[in-house]
Amino acid sequence: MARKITSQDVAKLAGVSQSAVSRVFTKGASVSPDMAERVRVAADTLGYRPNALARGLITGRTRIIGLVVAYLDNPFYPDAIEKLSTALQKQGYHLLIFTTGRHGIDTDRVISELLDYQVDGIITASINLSGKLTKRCAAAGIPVVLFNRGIPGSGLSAVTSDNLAGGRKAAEFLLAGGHKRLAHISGFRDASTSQDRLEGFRAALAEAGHDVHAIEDGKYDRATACEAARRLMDRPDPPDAIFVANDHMALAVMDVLRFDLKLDVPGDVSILGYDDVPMAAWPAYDLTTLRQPTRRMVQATVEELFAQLENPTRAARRIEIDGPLVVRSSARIPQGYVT
Amino acid sequence: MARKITSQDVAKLAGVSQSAVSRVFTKGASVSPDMAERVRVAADTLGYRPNALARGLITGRTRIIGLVVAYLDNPFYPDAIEKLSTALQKQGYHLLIFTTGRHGIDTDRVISELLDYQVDGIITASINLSGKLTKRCAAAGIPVVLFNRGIPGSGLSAVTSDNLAGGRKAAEFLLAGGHKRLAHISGFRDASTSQDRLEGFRAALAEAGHDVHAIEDGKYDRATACEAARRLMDRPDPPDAIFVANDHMALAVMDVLRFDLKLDVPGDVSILGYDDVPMAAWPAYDLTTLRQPTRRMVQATVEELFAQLENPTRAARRIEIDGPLVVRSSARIPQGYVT
DNA sequence: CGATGGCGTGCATAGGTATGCAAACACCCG
DNA sequence: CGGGTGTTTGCATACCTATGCACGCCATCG
Repeated sequence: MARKITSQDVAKLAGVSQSAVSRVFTKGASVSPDMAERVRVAADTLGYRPNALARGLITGRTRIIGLVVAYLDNPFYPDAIEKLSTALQKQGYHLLIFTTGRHGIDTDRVISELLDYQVDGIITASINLSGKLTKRCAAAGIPVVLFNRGIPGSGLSAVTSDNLAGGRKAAEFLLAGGHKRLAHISGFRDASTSQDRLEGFRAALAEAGHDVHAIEDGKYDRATACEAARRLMDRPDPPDAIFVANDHMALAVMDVLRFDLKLDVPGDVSILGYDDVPMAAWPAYDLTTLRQPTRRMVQATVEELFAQLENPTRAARRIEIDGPLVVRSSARIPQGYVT
Repeated sequence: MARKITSQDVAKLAGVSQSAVSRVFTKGASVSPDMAERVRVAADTLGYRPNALARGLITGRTRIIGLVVAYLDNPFYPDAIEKLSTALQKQGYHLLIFTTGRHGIDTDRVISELLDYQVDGIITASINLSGKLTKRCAAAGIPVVLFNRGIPGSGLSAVTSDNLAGGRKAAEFLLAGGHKRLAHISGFRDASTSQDRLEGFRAALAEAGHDVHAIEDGKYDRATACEAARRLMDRPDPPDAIFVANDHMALAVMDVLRFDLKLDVPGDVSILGYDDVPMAAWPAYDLTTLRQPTRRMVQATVEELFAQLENPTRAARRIEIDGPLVVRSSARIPQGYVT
């Protein structure tokens, strides 16, 4: 294993000073074309590349963004992460990734480790942050953007879809379809996404003089959602439509209804999901769902993060991106319905 | 934004030298209990944590592992990444993640950037590495482990399932089921996983006096696999069984057969997948498939990586982990078949 | 032709930590 | 009481790069 090649080595070979080498690799620095050329040649023959650590130590910018995510079994997240990573790479930034597991017990420890690496910013997905952590990040001047979760009163920027509107659209579509007993399977009780989707759903039902027929806790988990579905259908007055807080659970619910309880979807029960993950479009499910516009959400997240990097005093923003109802065949289509 | 807190600040407050502070946070260093206590207190009141960058600059160890992955739409990878991340975090390592996109054109650039960050090691998933890059990593003394792909002759360690054996098992199971025209939809032509699965399949067929009835290129891509399936069934002599190179494509093929061509699976055609992703177990598909034991593969990958870190001169290993055939209902079950 | 300004370059230092070395100290045994 | 052994501690330096400062050079302008 050869010794590491440093800017000193390049400088010696090119017959210039170390600063010169540094300047050639720092865009915006003043260098004569002549010297730039010589340094480039020397660097190439030695295979030199600037040490990002040393650079980060001095500039205070690592070009690393910390990403904290609880779990990846909901395909919405891998999709978002891939887009996020691509968008950041395009700007010369990279993702240091941390998983907390479903329980998210040690989120604080995880973020501490993230801070150790002097990340320039943090993106969290499906994660609740403690107030203490929030303060630590603020004290360190590190911007935080919450992806697909808001924490009211935290003073943190958050990017979500318009969950309230989504919940409303769900209710309106199901009501228009003539359903009478509209149930809901929620996500995490303490997740803003889940709360807002339910709240919008409830509000629209209330305006039409309805109540939410029944609510079960699905915890954004497949197995839990399956049980929730069974409990709902076990009732003396089972629902004729279920709005499920995300697609990942909705697909599970469809499986239970069809294969376990031998029910017809949407003949016996209509199912509505949330996210529009790729699988929702697969013909085996053909799930009617509310689209979360991943691309635009990712773009907004990145933009917000960079905006905060440039202007640390910038006020936190709550960005809600509206997504359409994607009508497929898992929920009864109202007569005369037009997109 | 408060100035960063350094070991100097802690030293001053505790009335000791900076080296003392460093030693308290470096395990294995000799410190008196008395001093350790005073430093700890001072550090806590100031909220000090060692700067991982500076530490990495000096020790030459960043505790960062670079992960390069092409795409995340195949759910096998998110699953593996989550396990990988958890396993590494347990050892105090973290993942810097890079995506190359399906075309993987600029893999070289991506790995260069990875090296800039002085990562301690690199894991690649579903990626082919150029020989030039391999040499660069070797020269920098950075161990590389290929996950779910081997590159013969590259001198790199690789962890895969036993793809040859898997291919054989697929053939044997389908032959035992009485199938006569056994087709294959492959992954990437230049991916060892795809080649080996086909090779094992072909070999077992040959031993039974059969040929592979037809081969189509699926490129590990859903849309491409759908077209491949249609082409296969368009033939004058369509296959009565298809071994698909991974589950992600196999599910697509099942969708095409059932919903597009109105065929029965396995009544008209048997389908066999590879991976055993979570969705393969969902009742809507209930896919018979060859399991890749993710947990053990991840464990082996991490162990191999650490082994190389400790002993840089260690020879590269090719680790193949055998996985069982998981029999479900997408392929005809041979009479009298017992697990 | 002298003054002014802008550009290109090197020197020296900073950024935060780990560690070899030597000094200080304690302790034990003969 | 002296020498040897072992443990703590501080000093100084190294890791690698970016950048403020000063200097020299050339061009430009009045």
